[in-house]
Amino acid sequence: MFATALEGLAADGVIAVGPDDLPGLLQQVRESADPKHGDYSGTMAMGLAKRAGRKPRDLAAEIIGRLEAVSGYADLFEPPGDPVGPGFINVRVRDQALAAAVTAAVADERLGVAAVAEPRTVVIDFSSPNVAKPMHVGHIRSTVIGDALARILRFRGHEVITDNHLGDWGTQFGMILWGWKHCRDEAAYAADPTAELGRLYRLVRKVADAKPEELAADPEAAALAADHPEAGREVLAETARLHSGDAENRGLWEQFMPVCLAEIERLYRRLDVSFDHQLGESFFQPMLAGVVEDLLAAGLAQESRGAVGVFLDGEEEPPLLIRKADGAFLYATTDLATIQWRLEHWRPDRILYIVDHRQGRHFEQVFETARRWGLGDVDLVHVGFGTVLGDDGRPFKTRAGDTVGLEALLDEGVERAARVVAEAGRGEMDEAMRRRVAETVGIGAIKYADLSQNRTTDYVFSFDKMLQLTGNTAAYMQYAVARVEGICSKGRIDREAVRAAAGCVRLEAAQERALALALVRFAEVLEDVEADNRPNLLTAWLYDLAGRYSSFYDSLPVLKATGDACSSRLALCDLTGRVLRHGLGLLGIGTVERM
RNA sequence: GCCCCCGUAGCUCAGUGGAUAGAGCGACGGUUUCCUAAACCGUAGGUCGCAGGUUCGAUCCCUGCCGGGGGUACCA
Repeated sequence: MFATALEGLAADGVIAVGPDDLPGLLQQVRESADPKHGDYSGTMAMGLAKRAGRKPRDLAAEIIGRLEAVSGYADLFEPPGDPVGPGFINVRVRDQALAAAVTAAVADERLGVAAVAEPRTVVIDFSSPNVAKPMHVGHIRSTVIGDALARILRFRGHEVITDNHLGDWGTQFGMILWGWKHCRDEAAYAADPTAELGRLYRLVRKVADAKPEELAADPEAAALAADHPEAGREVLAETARLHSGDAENRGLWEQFMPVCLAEIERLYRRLDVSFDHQLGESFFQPMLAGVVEDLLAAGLAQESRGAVGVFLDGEEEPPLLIRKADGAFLYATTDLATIQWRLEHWRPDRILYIVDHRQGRHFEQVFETARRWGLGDVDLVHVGFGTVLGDDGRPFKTRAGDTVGLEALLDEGVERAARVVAEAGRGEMDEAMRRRVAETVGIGAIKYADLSQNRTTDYVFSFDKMLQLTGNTAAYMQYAVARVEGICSKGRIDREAVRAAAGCVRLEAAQERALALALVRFAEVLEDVEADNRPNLLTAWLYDLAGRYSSFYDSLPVLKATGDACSSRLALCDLTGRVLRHGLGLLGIGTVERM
């Protein structure tokens, strides 16, 4: 909030240059790298001096002089000193102003975060697993990032519509259908249908792909492949029969769908992820022929080599194919129909697609086609993310060729957390509490490990790193929250009374001041997250905030402080706990009272 | 071939046109009569792939090169 104020002040006539230059120059207010340089630094004098033909330090001195004279400046900031170095303008927030900001946030249910002035309707398309496949670690990124962005944008005041665009109509069903007809285990299906369908999928995929190294590792698949050399083609035929309305396959699809959905629902519940809609590919199936007809009629699409495609960059560049030579529709066709449907029914200002960056080109083409098609004025954004890699630098797979199941990952995370709970000697916790802590901490660690990465870069998957519970992990923030709760319960503190008395906030120790400076940045961090759709900016700030709290906690007593210091520090604890809890909540990560 | 992304500490990764490039893990050393040690404090460790260019200032922007990954007409 202080950076914004400073920019505002500078805009009020401090910098006398051409108005075109102002926005760029105002960006040049930043947090100081080192506390000894004050809280915020202005770097505009250096760049400006060149153009004005003056010495940077002289110009900086002049800016400082004018800044002080602007009304409102003195309420928020200490008088700036002389320019430093080549012409830095270093500014320090007045302790009183900082304390007042903390006081205001303590009293505010929204913790000092105002809702946006112009709310938008934003559709977020994320997770989108193929329902016939078991979910694996590769699914976690889209699911977790999309969920976090949805929560953050909602909190910022936007109208958010989440939609899980399920893959419920593709080749994977052909595999299950083929498997069902050739090698089903009725007893296993009766006992645990999802497990049996999962087994069929994994088995048939190997048979259909017929990769020698995979078959070598799986005798059952190898035997089937030997008996059915045409399995790959037959799988596609099963898919085609489903699409053409074949009664048997359609019936099986209707039988399998609830089973598949129940499977992924269980994972979503455990991850605490929910959707407003789950309109899968099958939902848009009836519209696809119309999409192709429209695009042909509009002259955007044309036939080529028997297929129909939209040629966006001339005949030489690969087109966006919307109908195959055999008449089947494609991924792109469904995506176009989906955009059309969403615009008509939801009228969004923005649609975010949380999808692996390898599909960047696909989305470029789909978006460009949608624009030329005249679907409407909407921001279509591919929020791409990097691939999860294995130790070998290739997309993640275990040695056997399978990826690690998402459920197994969650189980392992919870189990490791349970072990730490036991080791930590939390003897006073009952069994139910221990389980709840383990679940919250274990799942939180996994989500945080993903969210704290820059989403655009690939990352190497590591069980140990993902399930780590010390250092820069969710547990670190959860632990800080538990410490706040510990203070309040041990001291029998009435939180409401603390908030009512928060006018007494005093920031005397360096640790208190550092904590307060981080606390008042919540709003701008969320703004930055939205601007680039980057949740890792929020994790980085939360980690910084929790770190400042840990230093504060270790060096300054709260309950044993006397008089004003006690109530002031209680207010800081209360706000820190709430901000951390809420911030983690925006990431879809829970907290516990004790751990 | 063309297009996109990446190359930062032993490992995994942040980061930014600005003042001594950061964190975690790992290593080494310290902290518990005191509100939770899942913590805190400290030490060691870097020619930010290489070479040019733009700039008052480049790890960041531009060009070239080297290395890795991905995409590239009928999968999603």
